[in-house]
Amino acid sequence: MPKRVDHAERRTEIAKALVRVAGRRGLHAVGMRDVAAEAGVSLRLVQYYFETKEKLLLYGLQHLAERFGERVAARSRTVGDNPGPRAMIEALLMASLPTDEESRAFHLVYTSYAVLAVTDPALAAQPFIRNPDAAEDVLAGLLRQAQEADLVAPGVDVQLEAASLLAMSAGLGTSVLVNQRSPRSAVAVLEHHLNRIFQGSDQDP
Amino acid sequence: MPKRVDHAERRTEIAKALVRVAGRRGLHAVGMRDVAAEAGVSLRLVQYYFETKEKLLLYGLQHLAERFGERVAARSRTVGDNPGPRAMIEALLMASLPTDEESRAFHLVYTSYAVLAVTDPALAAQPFIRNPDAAEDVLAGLLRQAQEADLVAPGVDVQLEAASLLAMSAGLGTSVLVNQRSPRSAVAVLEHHLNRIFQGSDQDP
DNA sequence: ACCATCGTGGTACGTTCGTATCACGAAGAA
DNA sequence: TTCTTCGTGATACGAACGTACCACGATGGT
Repeated sequence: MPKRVDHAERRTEIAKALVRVAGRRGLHAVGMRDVAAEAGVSLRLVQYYFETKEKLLLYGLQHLAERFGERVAARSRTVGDNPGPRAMIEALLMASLPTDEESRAFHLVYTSYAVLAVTDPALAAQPFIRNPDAAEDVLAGLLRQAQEADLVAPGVDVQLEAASLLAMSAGLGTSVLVNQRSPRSAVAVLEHHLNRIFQGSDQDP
Repeated sequence: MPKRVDHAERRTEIAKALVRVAGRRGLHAVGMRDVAAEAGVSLRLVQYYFETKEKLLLYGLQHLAERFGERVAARSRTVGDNPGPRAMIEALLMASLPTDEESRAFHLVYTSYAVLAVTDPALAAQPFIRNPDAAEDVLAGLLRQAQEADLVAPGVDVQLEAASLLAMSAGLGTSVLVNQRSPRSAVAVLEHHLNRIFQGSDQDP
């Protein structure tokens, strides 16, 4: 039975198990045995594909970042074929809000990694630090695009507004995560600022 | 030597040690023995004053919230005797940004607690969930006060702007914490939005 | 057909953690 | 004084963790 196995696929499956159990019980409470059980494999196998726990965590973070990218892309595709910049921005921001159970787990694990990264140099060096910067540039690009289409006033500082929206989204996301704020009200706050930036363009039916 | 001892004082000192070491190495890496060593007492004493680790964490969170209140109060007092609402709001927002080493530790530990609270019911029930709500009301009150003094346009939704500023502050704080954004630029973003809300009033020398 | 290697299981080891137990000196109450 | 309670130390215990070790069946190369 034990043929040659695709390592990458196996590693991904285990990483997915890691994210699942971390989303359920918190990353701090996850051990290798838990990951093994969740993935339905033996402890030895987790050791085999990731020699050490640190490597497992690192790979888990990578996997999480990838999944986030896919999530945003999927949400973007939902808004239609030729969405305006605003619809695209909305999709991007809403995708990073912990609305359903999956994205809640997502936010939780991501925040856990962020906390770990403050004290763990190996994690701090990961691209997870570079990704949000890229997101800010993308958002700023969309805003500039909207500006050139006269949807946004020329005086608006797009880079700064992009940073603001992202920071707000992150802050609101955390509030939603700890059940301090409802997803609905978080969306309302973001919509308000989009309305402000896209002055003159109104859209809530 | 062993006279009667003020329990509250002792507990506070131990809680301070907990926060210190958690700020240095991350809350996840803190054990009772570390706290004992940091406080300069024996492990037994930590056990004696807090029977269980959970109680220690709970008390630590309380202590942290209190210190945050004092921190904000102190920062408010700095702005002078009769500060305008804007100066007060600035003090409040800047106080919750991780600028110096102390407030960095502060943010880190606070965020760690937030992550734990998602999966730990005992922590989730703590006032730490209620505090930010109060902060939002205070901020909204200050904005309304400014509105009545004609420093803020009448059309502004103060509650919503308060929520926005707080969310932004939290999000920016995290960015600063993971060295993804400089404190200076975080301050700039906040200042921008204060300038927007306090339209017409300018103040940076 | 043989052998090296791969995938896998089981299990043991050393450490660390939170907690519990035993012991004892000092101080206030009687 | 005598005794009870308080504060403190040292140490032990059981569990859980990450990791290492050993064994073995299956497979592919030669």
